[in-house]
Amino acid sequence: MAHSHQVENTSHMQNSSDDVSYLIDPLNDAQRQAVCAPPVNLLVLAGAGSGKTRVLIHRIAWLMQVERVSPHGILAVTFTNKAATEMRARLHNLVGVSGSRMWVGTFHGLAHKLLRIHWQDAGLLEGFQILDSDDQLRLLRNVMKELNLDEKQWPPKQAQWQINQYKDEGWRVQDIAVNNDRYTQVMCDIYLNYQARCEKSGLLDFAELLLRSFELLRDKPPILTHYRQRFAHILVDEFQDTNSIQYQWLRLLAGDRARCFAVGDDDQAIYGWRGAKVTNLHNFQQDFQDTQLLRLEQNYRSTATILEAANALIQNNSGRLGKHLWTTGNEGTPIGLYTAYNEYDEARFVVERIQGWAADGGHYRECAVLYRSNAQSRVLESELVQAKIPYRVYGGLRFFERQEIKDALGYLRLLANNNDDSAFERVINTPTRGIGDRSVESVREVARRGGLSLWQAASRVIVAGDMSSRAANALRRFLELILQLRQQTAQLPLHELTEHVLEHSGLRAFYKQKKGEREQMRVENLEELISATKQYQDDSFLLDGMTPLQAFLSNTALDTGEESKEISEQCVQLMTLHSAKGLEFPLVFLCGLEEKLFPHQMALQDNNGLEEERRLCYVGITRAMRQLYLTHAEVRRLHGTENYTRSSRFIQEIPAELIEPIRLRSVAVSQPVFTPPPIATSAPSAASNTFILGERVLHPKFGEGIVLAQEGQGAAQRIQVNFKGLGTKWLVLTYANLQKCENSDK
DNA sequence: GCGACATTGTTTTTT
DNA sequence: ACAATGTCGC
Repeated sequence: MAHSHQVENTSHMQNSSDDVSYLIDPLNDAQRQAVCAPPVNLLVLAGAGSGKTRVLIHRIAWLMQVERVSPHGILAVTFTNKAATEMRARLHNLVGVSGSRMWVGTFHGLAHKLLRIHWQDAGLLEGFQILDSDDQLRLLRNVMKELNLDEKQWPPKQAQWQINQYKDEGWRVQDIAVNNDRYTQVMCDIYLNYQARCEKSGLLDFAELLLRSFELLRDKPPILTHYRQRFAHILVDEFQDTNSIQYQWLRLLAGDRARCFAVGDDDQAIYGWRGAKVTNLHNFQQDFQDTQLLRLEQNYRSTATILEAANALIQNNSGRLGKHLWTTGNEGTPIGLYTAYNEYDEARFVVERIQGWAADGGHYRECAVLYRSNAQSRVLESELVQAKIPYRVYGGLRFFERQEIKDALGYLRLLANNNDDSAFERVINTPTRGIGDRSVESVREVARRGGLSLWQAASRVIVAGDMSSRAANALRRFLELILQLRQQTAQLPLHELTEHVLEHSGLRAFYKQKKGEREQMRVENLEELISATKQYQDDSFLLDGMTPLQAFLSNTALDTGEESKEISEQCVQLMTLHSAKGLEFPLVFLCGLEEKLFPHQMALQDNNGLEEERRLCYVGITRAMRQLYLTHAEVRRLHGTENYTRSSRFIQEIPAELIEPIRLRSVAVSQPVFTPPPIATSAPSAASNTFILGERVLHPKFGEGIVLAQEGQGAAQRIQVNFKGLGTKWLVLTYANLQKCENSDK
């Protein structure tokens, strides 16, 4: 995390509690103002590297030690488990164990906690479980199939996005204005049916956790009153990332009694695309009475050069609360700008500089290579491999999202709750046991008609006997297997239970018998799952009468499990700009600074998108402590075709005097043999019919669009255009009657 | 139920 | 280009 290098001063821990110098001495003026502020609502605009987490921690300690607030009365909210864990750990370091009664967690984790405690008031089943987005999509697919919706016309992914969007806004079906709009009608229909399925099976998706706990507080005044009286202080990290429902939840919980301490940075708001509302931060001062606004602008991370670049860049955005990062540190070295011929050349440059860094005594782990999209890691990786430099790519499949792990969890979930349809579907024929689609489909049909869970429907189908005896037998054996597993494991501790289930469900054998490295890996992961359950033996941290199994399942859904991974070893760190937020590295490369890649094509349509890209760039720049390199390639292969690129506008937005262009090495690297885009020679009309990729065009019917690709020659020449609001279409050029757009960006 | 071929759509990610 | 689905035949 950002400040893990700053070791909290714990030497004063044993001091009499009225000596709080250890709390305030390590702080600068602005930080101290925030930490020691009287109990009012406070919005702390914390720039990158300004000690935001430290302020948050010290504020909590201050509240406890000076304001004499009981930990019981404090609620601290973060977005990620990583941040919550770090906060707990640092708090522990600073003030000892007294934080155990404090509520510290993610929005989802805290909402979950509320719902476990008040499951009856929230109208939930006692053993409810959490659906991850994979499960959610699966369930939605089924619901949509029942509604006879064509997957082509109504992509389940989109329905998932839309329903989550509704929930993130705090809307139930009755809150949605349908207005005779077919799309909205269908979405509401799906929402309604999907929700009914979830209720019946005792399943909550992520957005539902937030919405449900919001509704719980809203609709049960005694409960709301209780928590309002309890939580006198609410502290929120990364406030710019809150979405509507999270904000509503906070406001409801705070009422007008609690004091809210919000820390955030509107310049680092990079999650607008998933529903985060920077306006929450902008409106904070109006919505929370007498808010005091503080700025943390002194930066302890980067050189003055890097900060100046960041400041200059972000000034191109509008509607900022405004902030100017500064440092008392060195000017540092200029920002290196390398113009590569292509992406391989770019990667070679990065590798070369990393080798140089290592040769000067630097560590690989101090180097980070950041990029806009995951696809870019490929080339970088191959060059790193060639250079025999160890690296680690962040992001990618998380432990609990792996197929084999989800299979195993499916069995465990079914043991915990027969009516968990999502789990039932997952494991009914994994490993294959002769229950094919036809059988499952008829079970679904019975479930749907009778308003039953799949488990109940399956039992009924077997009894009814209107299924081939072979299929019915297989089905019965499956139900018996689950019942048997439950019986056999009832008294076992969780890790033995898991072991037993893996063995007797046949899941382990299923993966073991397959040959291949992937399958080998899967078996190992299954073993790792068992060891992950081991810490659930003691019931010390079990919540409100949950069984260890239930607790474990909830936890796996809410915690990605990737955090435990040993931190970074001796590896170069490869990651997207998004995953780099909150981290820092002595040496940083920002790669692929090209128009349409960064800023990304998809974000170029509107100004909001562009400003978010700029903030992303700002985040990238401010990750660097000592040395920053920007790179871009003149030619880049993207989606299979080579493209001539234009350098990113963000490069131009950084003052030239901070940048040192790096000359092409004199060594004969495959020098650009500039081959101009081929001009079609066959058709005489080709010249006027040639469109440049990325060019704006006008179609008489479809309106304005952007050229994505071309193929074919002469009469067969086709062109792919992305039309505003209509998506992409292939057009035969001779019929399309396309015009070049007036204010084309070329 | 599984392997071979075709089709498709390609930002970013947490919970 | 490439991976991740979907479809078909056995």
